[in-house]
Amino acid sequence: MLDLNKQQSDKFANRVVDWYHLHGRKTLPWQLAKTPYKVWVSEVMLQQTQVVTVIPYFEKFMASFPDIVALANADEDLVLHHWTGLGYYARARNLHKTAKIVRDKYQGKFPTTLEEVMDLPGIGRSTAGAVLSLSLGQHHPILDGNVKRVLARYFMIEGWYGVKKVENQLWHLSTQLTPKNNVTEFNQAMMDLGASLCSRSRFDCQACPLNNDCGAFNAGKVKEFPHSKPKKVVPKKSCHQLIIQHDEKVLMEKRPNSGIWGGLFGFFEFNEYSEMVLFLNQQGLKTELEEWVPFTHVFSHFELTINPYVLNIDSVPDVVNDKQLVWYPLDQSIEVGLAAPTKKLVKQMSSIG
DNA sequence: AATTCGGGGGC
DNA sequence: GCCCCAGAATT
Repeated sequence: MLDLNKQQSDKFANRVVDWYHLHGRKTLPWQLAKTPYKVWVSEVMLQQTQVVTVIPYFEKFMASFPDIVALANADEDLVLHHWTGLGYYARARNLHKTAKIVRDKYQGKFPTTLEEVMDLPGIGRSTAGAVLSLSLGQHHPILDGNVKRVLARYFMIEGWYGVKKVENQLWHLSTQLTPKNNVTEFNQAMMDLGASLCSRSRFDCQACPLNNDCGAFNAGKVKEFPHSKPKKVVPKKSCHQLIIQHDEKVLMEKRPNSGIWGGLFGFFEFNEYSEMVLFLNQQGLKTELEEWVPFTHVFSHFELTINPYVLNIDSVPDVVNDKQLVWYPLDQSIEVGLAAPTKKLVKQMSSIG
């Protein structure tokens, strides 16, 4: 483990904090009238999602759920509705779970110790540290993608940080570098540095306050750090989705919490065509389907080809199903969560009329 | 330690 | 196309 002396870490922190006052971000929606609630929601939205994407979602979320008790009292489907298109839907379900815990166990007040915060669903060490340092100025290190990249370059850390040993090394460095004073500014600055001057491909080392002592810069190897994730072949999968339409509405069922698109509403989905036909027979529905052009939806870890089929029916069927069902109107959105491809199909259905 | 969770944006 | 992004939970 690389140990730093106080002089080294002080110099690092001072340069970063000075830079923050000149160039850091100070007016993002969650930085104005800061509260642990706002910072927490923003941090969760920002897990694996970039700032520009998050901003409109954050604004709408705050308008609907102004405080944590309002969030706790909301219906889960409404919370997922606000997450539609953001991805990683377990984040929304955990957000709702945590809100209920804070309402019931902490009298609606967001807890203020690292242990309590880390114990909440959907909050790990980095997010807990970020919430408490950014909103309350508590002294905790953080280690998100930005901080990892800045440190990996500055100290020329070998190996991919998905490996535990490498991640531990980065935590050790972040812990030593995080100053006693100005923690809020320091942590925000590290993320801002990583998102701007020290981004993955568009870095600007000339403008960087750390370029003097940055290992990768001095070695002319900025592009090589951090080491990238080892490549893997992405598996290809396919499914068949059945769109049952009646009177400008389409039938959807709530998906299980485990697996892809957990808790969202979607069309009936089958692995095989034959399973879909079997289902139609069991439900006493006709099997003359309109076959739509298949399309592929790409995830980070696999590719899914969706084969859509449309069944128009004259009267409402008595579908036997142990899941929660909803008739989704084509001309308006209702308060449930939809995956991106589901939303796309709804749009196509309504445009055809 | 490895895998599973989305979707969008940069290039 | 490829790679990554204010990570955490599960296996």
